[in-house]
Amino acid sequence: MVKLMPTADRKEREKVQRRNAILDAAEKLFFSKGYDNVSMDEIAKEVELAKGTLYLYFKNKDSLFFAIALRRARSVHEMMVECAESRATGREKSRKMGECLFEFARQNQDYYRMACTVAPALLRKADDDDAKEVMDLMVKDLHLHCDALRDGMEDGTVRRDLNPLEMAVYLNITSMSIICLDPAWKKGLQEGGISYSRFVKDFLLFIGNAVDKRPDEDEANMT
Amino acid sequence: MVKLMPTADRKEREKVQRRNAILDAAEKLFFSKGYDNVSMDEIAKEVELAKGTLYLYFKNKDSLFFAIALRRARSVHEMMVECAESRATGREKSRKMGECLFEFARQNQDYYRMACTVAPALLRKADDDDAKEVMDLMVKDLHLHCDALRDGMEDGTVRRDLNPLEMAVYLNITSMSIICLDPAWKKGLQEGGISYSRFVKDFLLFIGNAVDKRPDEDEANMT
Amino acid sequence: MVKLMPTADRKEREKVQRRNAILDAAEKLFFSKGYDNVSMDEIAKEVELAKGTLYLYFKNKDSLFFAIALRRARSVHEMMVECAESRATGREKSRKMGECLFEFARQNQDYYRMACTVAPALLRKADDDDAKEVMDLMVKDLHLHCDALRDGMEDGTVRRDLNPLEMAVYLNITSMSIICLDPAWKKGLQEGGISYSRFVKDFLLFIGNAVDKRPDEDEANMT
Amino acid sequence: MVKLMPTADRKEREKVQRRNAILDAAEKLFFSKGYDNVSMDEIAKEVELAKGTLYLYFKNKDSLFFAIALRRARSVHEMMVECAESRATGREKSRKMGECLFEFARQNQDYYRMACTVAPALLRKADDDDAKEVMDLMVKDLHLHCDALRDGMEDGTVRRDLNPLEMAVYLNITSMSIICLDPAWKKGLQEGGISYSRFVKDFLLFIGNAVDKRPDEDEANMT
DNA sequence: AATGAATGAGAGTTCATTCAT
DNA sequence: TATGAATGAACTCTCATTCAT
Repeated sequence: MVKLMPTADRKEREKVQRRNAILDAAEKLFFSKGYDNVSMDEIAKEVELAKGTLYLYFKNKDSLFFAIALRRARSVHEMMVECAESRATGREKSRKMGECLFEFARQNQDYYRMACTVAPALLRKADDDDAKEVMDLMVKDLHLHCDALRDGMEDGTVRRDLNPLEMAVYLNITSMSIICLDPAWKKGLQEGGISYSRFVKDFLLFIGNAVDKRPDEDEANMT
Repeated sequence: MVKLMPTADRKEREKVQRRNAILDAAEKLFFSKGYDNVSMDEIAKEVELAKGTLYLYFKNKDSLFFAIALRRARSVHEMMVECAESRATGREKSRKMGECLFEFARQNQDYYRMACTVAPALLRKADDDDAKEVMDLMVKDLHLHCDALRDGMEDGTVRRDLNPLEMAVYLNITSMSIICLDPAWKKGLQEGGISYSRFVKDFLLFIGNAVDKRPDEDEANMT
Repeated sequence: MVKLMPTADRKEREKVQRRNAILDAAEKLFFSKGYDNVSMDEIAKEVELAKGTLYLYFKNKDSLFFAIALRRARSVHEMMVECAESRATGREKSRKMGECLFEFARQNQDYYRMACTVAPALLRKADDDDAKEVMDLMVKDLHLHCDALRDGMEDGTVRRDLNPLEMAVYLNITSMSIICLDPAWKKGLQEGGISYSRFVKDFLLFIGNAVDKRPDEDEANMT
Repeated sequence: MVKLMPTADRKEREKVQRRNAILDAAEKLFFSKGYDNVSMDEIAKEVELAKGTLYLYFKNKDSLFFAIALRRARSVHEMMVECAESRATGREKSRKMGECLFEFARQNQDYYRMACTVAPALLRKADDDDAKEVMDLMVKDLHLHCDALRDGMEDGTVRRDLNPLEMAVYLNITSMSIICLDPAWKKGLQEGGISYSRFVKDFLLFIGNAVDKRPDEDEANMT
């Protein structure tokens, strides 16, 4: 016999599929309408399951949210690990990480828009295992980025006057802020005739200068 | 008689005071619990007024929020105007603006935390005069910053390879992102032994490089 | 001195005028929107008085309604008395009463529409002097009509096989029912190409037959 | 197995029963206190269900009302169809319709009292399927009555000087008006020693004359 | 006499969660 | 496992009425 308990296996697989279907539906709705404006009823209708069924898979609405966040965080983490393992200068690794993160955020804009707005409020009260894991993964990602920058400082491709951990945070948060662009700024750009895609592209140029080692840099100022 | 209708004056003053008391109470609660998690009942209890009274001063919960936002936006705008009118190089004016904005945000952290998360959702549906004024003020602030950067480009204190409007947006949003720091990053910094205040101070160093004109800058690349 | 206390007089006059202004405003609003859908606030705004002032003139919203009803009932009563005092056959007097009532209702359609719908509900709980007087006047009107019909029976112009009091009620209520025409019937008539004014005119023809003494009437059947 | 899915059947039945229980409770309360004076809370208490449960069966308070009206309108319509299909002269069919309608209204007095007062106001704003069906049924009933009268005109049992559609409306509304008898008239009758049941019986005598073809009728006046 | 700010009970409605089937 | 009817607390908002000025 190749498989032990094939029936149990199939059931297990189905369960995972169902769980993912719920996450997909919830994601879609949360993204487009915002966490507070989506009801469990709507999610149930979207997955074509009964409302009660959702509670077999998730303790409550909050933990459904964290499960979504966890799925995303894992994807990001995989990418970050890949960047970290590439053979390149520290600066290159950091740049790749920034671009990855940024690209991912761009392709998951709705998610980030929601995550930025809901996560902090929920995390405050969160006593949820998934929530904790999300945080752990993010902290790990941060350290990967930090390590890359430290490498860059050593190989001379990254400025040395700032603490690499701080820089990692700066880079992460500024990348993110492009995504959740305030409507007011959006309007301002529009009136100035600047498209969002150009705005995004130029951002890498802008922020790049904040990381690069400058030829004239005073090496005495290191932290 | 020195004053005409001193009674009416006093009443008017009291009304304004009451209105502000409501705004204060609502602010405090919104900040600590998030817009959606605060009920009008709670706000009423906090100001020690009846719930119905709130509706004498504000059409509904949304417009109460916008009134809070407007109060803040006006403060910021005053500061921005002051920075814009100062005699200094463009780079200096921009730096001042960043610092002002930043300092204000630091002193109003809770507000920004909430504003970042709620405002976009509300503004989407907003048909509110205050909401419009908030947006207008922000757009005006953006242009002030943009003008400062343009000045800097002319006087040689600001890099010329980026559009000043874009740069103004970059600076505004990255400054803000420091405030609404994701709990995960906060944790990462803490574990790395970096205090928030140091993190904040160093940020100006970090972002500064993204603005300064570099000695080696290729002047041909202008936008 | 011709007048005693002329100032008091003027004040009294003003008070009555103010009271009537309130009644006018309330009437207008009640008519167009229905009793329950009009707030004291709206009425106050309409008369350009403060809300509290209304309570100086009327104990509460209910009694404001009854005061309106009383004003109307008095007008009707005057007309009824006039009809009763005219020199004519009983049939003629009854017809005049019907026409008066009807014409009045037509000119005060909105009032009747509302009166029909609200009065019963309010009267049920009413412990109001005005409400009582309204009822008394209506009962008096009923007796005037009844007397006219009795005259008609004696002078041979009205059928004798029905109790005059009953007939008086029949005539009063059927006249009224034309006014508060159910939307469904209105639609039916419209689809049949019959205008409301024609419908109204023909009604007198219709109901007339129910009152007239018929040439073949069996006189033995009297009540 | 005789039935497919007997459980589903039973559930379906129970759902219908519950729905009807809600309608019964709401009817009872609306009738005795008037639509605007009954809260959803009270209705819930009356059926011994939670308030929220009502909203599983009815979209909102208005549509609960219309569902009540529809139930009634369907009963009436069935009776009207039966009358229309009976073999009899036009006059007889019309009389039967009047009596049926009247008897029904008598047995459902409270309903009619409420329907008369609330329906018009609600129907004005109604965007409700049930509301539409109620109206349609009433219009159908009207045409049945109209057809009966037209038959009567042809077979010589109904006066010919009035349009049959108008007459149908007259008969419907005057029948109804007996039901929603104004408290004032009730009092008047009572004081005159006339019982309500006698009043009702005599009404058919009264209104009959308005329909019958009279021996002396001028046939030239037809519409 | 007139004001209008303040009240607070109560309205209709929504929704996360539970539980019998 | 899956259901979906039922719950009931919580929500935003309204409004007749009161009362200090």
